[in-house]
Amino acid sequence: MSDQTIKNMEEFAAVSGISRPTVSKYFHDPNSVRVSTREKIEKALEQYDYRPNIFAMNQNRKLTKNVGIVVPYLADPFFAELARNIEDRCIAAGFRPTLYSSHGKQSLENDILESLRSLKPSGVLMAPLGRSSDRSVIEKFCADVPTVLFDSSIPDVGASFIGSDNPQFASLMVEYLCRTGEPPCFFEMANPSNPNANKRRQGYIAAMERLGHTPAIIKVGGEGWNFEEIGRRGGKEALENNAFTSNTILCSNDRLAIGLLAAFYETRVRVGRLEDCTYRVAGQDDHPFSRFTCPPLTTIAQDYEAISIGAVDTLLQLVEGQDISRTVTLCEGKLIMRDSA
Amino acid sequence: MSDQTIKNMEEFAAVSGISRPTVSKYFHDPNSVRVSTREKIEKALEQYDYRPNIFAMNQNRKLTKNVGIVVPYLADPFFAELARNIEDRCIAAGFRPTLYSSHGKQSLENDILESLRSLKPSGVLMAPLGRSSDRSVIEKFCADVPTVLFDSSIPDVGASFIGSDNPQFASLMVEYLCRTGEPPCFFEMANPSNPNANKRRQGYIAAMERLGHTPAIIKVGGEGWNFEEIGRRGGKEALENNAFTSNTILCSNDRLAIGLLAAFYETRVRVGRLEDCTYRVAGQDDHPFSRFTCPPLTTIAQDYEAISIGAVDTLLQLVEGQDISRTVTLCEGKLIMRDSA
DNA sequence: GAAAAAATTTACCGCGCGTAAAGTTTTTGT
DNA sequence: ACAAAAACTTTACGCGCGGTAAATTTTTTC
Repeated sequence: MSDQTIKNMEEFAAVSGISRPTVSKYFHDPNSVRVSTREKIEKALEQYDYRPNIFAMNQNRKLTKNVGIVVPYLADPFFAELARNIEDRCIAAGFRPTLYSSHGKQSLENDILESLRSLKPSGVLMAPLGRSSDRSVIEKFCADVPTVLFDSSIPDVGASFIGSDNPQFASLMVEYLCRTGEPPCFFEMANPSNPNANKRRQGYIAAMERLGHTPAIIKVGGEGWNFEEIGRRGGKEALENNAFTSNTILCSNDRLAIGLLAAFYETRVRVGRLEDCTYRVAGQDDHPFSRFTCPPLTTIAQDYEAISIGAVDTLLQLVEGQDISRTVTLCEGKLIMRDSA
Repeated sequence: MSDQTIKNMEEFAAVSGISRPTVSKYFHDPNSVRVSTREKIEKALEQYDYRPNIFAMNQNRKLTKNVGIVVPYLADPFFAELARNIEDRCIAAGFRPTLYSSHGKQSLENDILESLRSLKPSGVLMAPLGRSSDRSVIEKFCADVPTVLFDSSIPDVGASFIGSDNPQFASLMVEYLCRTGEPPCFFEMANPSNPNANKRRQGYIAAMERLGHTPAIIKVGGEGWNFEEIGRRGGKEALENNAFTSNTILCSNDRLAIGLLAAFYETRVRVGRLEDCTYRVAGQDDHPFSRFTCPPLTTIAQDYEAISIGAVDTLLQLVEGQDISRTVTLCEGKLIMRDSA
């Protein structure tokens, strides 16, 4: 490694004995130059440790190698995991992903899109806030930048959508619960911020009716993204008011279920499928922590892999100019049987 | 809003009736121009929706407005929360934070620093992996870019460090536990990836000896960042082998405690400070989920606020050229009494 | 109302790289 | 071995903005 410092591509081209345009071509795609010249460049690269100025590179390029990843709430390990998967795949595909979290706030979501615009990303992968998203802002953004939505759908917005088949989630769980015990009631937030919640409720109702049972829904108040606390408080109230119409409770999502389990524990009500338990509780998502609740939570696993692979693949197709029509992909969930139901 | 599209500052200057250099000045500091011209520019800004090309801006500037935030493992809600705090503060200070997660891997941590270099950030806030960090790489990076380390210290590396007073954490908890019941044994990973673990162990030992008790440490095997599972498996084994020398267990961190609680639940051992409980369990960190464990976890709260404020403030001072000597700030923890101990 | 101070304009160069066109060298195929 | 194709080099220009010095205008000061 020489100590001479290389300022720009011009100088680097000089020391490697290759012309600057060819060097430029090399950095664009190492396989686009002759092997002999590639070797020369790479030999120089080892000696001089030069790398192209990323700002100068992106200045004239219409499509940068940047990719934006936007999730609604990164402090939710579910999104953190998903983001991690997606990030890895983007890097593997030769892109530079940048991760953003809307922190549950519409204003931040809008700001992120604004700032993303100026990064000229070749594409964006976005899980919108949902109910509290500013539809028109997202719509405009998607019109300008190839964007794949995931997790939460916004009808007709984005180049494509990939998420979970939420009605199937609820249906799968209802069938299991009915097969093994009392038909469940449904526990959810009164004003869910996530549109998936509605589809899960509908899936629950449909499955119950199909099996000849009467649906029963317990709604709990509360705003924001602190689902566990909402589930805990709501669960306690529901218990006090005898609001649970069944000994089996299907929660709209795992985080709500985690809170509910805490409420049951507090009130010394035992949960599980054993004989000495008075309630069964099930969740949906297979949240990273649901393995460690007490009892471990029976739930429906989201297909992280399928969603992340699907989202990134779709975006790559878009970026490579394949003008595909808007597709909606829904991934099936898998029943994860643990001790809570 | 006019539909005419503005390509560059030249054109924008034209439509706003101001010369380009003055417009440039405005974008750097709106208060550096006369109010009348500022109004003109802002009026045009509303009409034409122009924003300077960020790549062209950063090309000639040595210090951009970029700030990097690096955490070791974003799927850990503790780091997600911390990152969220720090992000907000950076934005408030007029910077553009970019969030990176090393995902527990040294290679990724190194890659992130590489890629951060080319972003020419004016500063970086970094929580290193710890034991598995490549010290020399981080050291070199810190020599080139103003970097404030947080959470995990690497001795003498970085412009400053801010984290928790880990010995104080353990000490505080030991005192409380001894005051209210049996002196605790200490539950930790055999090869903790985080250097804080060592300081907590030392703090535990010191506090025990100061109070006239004999320290007892239970080490469990396991690699990686899946602490809950390590705690659960290790806890079960320890229970089977009668390894717990006390009915009170202080865990090295909350995630380990969460796993341990799951192990206890599985084996139907009741945990808490009530009479019918056989064990007491305490954690350290006040992990976002520890409020919802069964029973809710007694723990020591990290001072998220103080750490994020301190880290960002220190970095801002550095960036603004104040050549301060390396400082080490340790934030005290607060006892959070819940039901587990 | 003139002098001083401040803000703006004009004019020009530099940054590091992308890219296109035209000419040169090397490789490929028969 | 030779022509065609492919890869490379040279030349030249543009991208959008930063920065500066000198000239000009506007505002402030007394």
